[in-house]
Amino acid sequence: MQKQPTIRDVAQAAGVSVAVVSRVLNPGSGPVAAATRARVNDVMKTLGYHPRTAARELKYGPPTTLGLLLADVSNPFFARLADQVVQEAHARGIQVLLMTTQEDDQLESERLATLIERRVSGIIATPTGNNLATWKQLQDLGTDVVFVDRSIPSLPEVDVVSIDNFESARSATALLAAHGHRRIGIISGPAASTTGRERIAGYRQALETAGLEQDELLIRHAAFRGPAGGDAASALLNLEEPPTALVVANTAQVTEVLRRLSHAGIDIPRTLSVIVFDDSPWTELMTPALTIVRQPIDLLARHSVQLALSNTQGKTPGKPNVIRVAAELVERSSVARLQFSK
Amino acid sequence: MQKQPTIRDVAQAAGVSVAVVSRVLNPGSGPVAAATRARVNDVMKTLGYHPRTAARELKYGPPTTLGLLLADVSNPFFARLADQVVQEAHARGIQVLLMTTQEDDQLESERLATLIERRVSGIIATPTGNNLATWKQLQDLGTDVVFVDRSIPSLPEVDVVSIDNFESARSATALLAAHGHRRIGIISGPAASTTGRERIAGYRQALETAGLEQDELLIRHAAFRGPAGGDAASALLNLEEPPTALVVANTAQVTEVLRRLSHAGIDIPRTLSVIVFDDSPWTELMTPALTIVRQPIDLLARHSVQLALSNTQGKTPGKPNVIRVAAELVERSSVARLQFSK
DNA sequence: AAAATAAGTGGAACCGGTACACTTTTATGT
DNA sequence: ACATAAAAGTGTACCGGTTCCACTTATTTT
Repeated sequence: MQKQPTIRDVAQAAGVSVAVVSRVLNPGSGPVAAATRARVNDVMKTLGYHPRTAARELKYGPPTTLGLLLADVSNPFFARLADQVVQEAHARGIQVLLMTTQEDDQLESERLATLIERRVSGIIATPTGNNLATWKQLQDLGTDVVFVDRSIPSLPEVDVVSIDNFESARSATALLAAHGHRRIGIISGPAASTTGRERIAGYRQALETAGLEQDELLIRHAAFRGPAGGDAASALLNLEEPPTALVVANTAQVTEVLRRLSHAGIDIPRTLSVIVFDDSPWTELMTPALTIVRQPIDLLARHSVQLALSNTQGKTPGKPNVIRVAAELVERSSVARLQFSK
Repeated sequence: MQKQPTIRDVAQAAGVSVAVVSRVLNPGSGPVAAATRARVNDVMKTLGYHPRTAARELKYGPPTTLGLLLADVSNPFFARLADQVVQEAHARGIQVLLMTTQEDDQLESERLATLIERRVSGIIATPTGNNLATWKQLQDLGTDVVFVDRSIPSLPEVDVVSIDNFESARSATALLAAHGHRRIGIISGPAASTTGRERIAGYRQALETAGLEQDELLIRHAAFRGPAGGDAASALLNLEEPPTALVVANTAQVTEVLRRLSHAGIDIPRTLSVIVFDDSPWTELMTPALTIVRQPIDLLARHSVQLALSNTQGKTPGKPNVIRVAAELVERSSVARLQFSK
């Protein structure tokens, strides 16, 4: 752990001033003779010199770092999102600081504090729904905040990127109705979340259009974490008049819900038809292959990164910016056509 | 985007010197009267002051950031690893810069450069196998480098954390042999990777112990990315004398291989028994539930973070440090007992 | 009560780059 | 050859914290 060479070491070794070295480092910032440039580059190589980002960032705030604050990267949906965001950011020469909240307000608050201290230029987050003051503060500080997948209703001025939750849930439900299902259950995100509410709304709309009765017992909200998702599934199965079809619209808990169904020995699609909000590769590997709502994660990522860097790039396209991308209903084999319906 | 308050703004507003504010910021660095401390804290709150990490890091290298360089976070194995590493790091007050290589030498090289410029205190990586000079340079610079899951043979002095690949593959293969299988195939990582080679070695050992003939046609190496995994699966199925059992030991491509098997209409376990190296939640949801080798990702993460911060924490426990954690063979339903064997 | 010790505070150098203002060298035009 | 402009290079203040050292003011010791 020897001490690293600085720009002054390089300047001295090359027999020039630090200003010249700096110019070599930042092409276009000033003229340097070709010979000098070559000599300086040589010296940098032999000394193993690398400029320190920290020093650079001190002068101008860093447009070089982005905070990505997700609930939980072990969830495939968020993992894929993280992967895409990182790639998108790298393509723009931006680094990504990854943080996780585990859906915990307190943790979220701490993570936000460190992001503030790092003066990241933008934050892409799946908010827990609290820490309103901090989110506001961030905006005031000029940090570009983008909520992805979910949002917070009481913070309407924050940018949001998500799929069209209403329409996705509506079309999924409509598909089930078209297959003759009359008792269709739905497990969605928490009632406090926009995601959860919008999907339920789409579901209701579809039922209404199909002329089906709405039974509140068939509508379940489940927290993003914990056993709630599984419990909701069990509850639906144990109803006096259980559903013949189920929309699992809580992206964060799809696996958990499916595990319960599987353990309960449910035969899909014979006793229960299923559509899930998740396009993990394994949904196709299951028997039967699951009919899914595919979220275009690449688009979510691209738009998020773009918005999160909008300030940096000068253009602030009339906040708040709400981007809804279309989700795709992929029909596979987990939906049965009911024979004797009506 | 107004300009943010600095430590001098706070000092002035509180009627003290910057030195005092700094002491308030870093408790234990010097005495401050209780009344003064309270006043300074008040001012910081009303001004919305947050110290800048970049400035802080300038004085002393940052023991506050860790680089995590993974092949691909959309792969569940790496995703879970990332999640655990982030949690482990956060528990120590360390931030994680996430980068991905997509198994590309060039990209890896670029990511390493930015990590060097950021002077991260440690790097946890799944190396592509190239960029030897850069890895060496990093070590010389005093950065703690830890290879996780894989390693590079020609860099024996770098720390490694992984499962016991030899023993895991051996026991998986032995299980199949004990069930009467005589033609057991294996798809492992690239021959150039330690992971791939060690798993093959364990496989051979098990065959030898069981007194089974070794057929080189049954041994397939597949690159971590691309169609190679699927192709290897197809090739095995199309053999004149195809295997009755298969060990999928290429963690990075398990899904890809299974997709091929599924598309080929293979009945598991009737026509083909399968054991895979992956403990994603969905392996249990499939029909049949897959018998797997479970990698203790939490342990991998914990040890990696620990080693990656060892220099920072003063203790350099005799490099190189090779930590092998035990993997667990979880028997489920994808292995059939052959009736008329021998 | 004098001397020794501790507590509280302020001034300024420093970390490693960047960029502005400036001087010196080289090239261009007629 | 001479004026003029452009190119190449230098010196140094600055970014926002941390910390050493000097200094003043309480508190304790004998």
